[in-house]
Amino acid sequence: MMTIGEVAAAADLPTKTVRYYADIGLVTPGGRSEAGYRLCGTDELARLVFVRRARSFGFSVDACRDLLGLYGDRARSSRDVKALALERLAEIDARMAELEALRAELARLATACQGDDRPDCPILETLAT
Amino acid sequence: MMTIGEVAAAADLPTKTVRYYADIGLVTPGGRSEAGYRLCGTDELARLVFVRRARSFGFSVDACRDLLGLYGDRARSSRDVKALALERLAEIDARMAELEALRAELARLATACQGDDRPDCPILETLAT
DNA sequence: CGTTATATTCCAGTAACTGGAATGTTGGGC
DNA sequence: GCCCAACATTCCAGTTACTGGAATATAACG
Repeated sequence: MMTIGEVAAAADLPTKTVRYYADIGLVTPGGRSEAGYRLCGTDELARLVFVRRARSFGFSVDACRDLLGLYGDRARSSRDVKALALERLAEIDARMAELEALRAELARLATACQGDDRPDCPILETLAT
Repeated sequence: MMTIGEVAAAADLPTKTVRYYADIGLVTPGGRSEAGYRLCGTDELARLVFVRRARSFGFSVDACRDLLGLYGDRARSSRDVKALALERLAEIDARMAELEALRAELARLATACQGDDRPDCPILETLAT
């Protein structure tokens, strides 16, 4: 059994974050010590690492909840996992397309702007019109 | 002079948002009617439209504040405007690079996953390891 | 035994709104 | 002149995923 600090270090997460994950029920520490300290086992650690990885892929905490459910479900079908991954992929693609369009337009404006001492500026003109 | 609802419609922004922008001092409605209604003029409208456009480029509200300052400054230099635009461009590039890396890895995993009835799933395996 | 490190809970703040409640005002029709 | 709908006001809460800090209790080390 580890204290919250130990399991946090092992999972490479801030202690605060682990406590937060426990608060919202994403992970459920086994129990408490006499003094009320949360006690975590290796399964908690595994779940925390899992969540950290999933978060790094941009999955929302809610999606992580779903993924954790599948992770712990021996009867899961990989179809369900893949569906979540494809959903996330679609989000990424949508966001990238948005950013790409933005980037192109902003780059065009920035190029058109002299960037000197004078006040004339196509960027401001575009925003104002 | 327009009421907040009128100026919001003209600027194509939700009334709530205009009120919010006024609250945080991004725009400053001219005055109040006897009954306490905010009254906005065409300059307020112009600034609201300006902010909506800037926000659509992904500029933060704080950046919008800066841009509005430059917008209203006859002695501005386009250099300062361009600097803000380039800053935003760098943010976009950084975010896109992040998403691109994420996307590649996630696509790889999704492709490797059969997506059938069986529980075996390289996505979960990767997240767990 | 004292000091330090770590644990606890609770409150507040972040970004940029958005929804809703309780209440006051305005404009038009009758 | 009255009524009602549409609009205005303020204030509070919720969103996402934490993070910082305060006040306090416990553990570990020398």
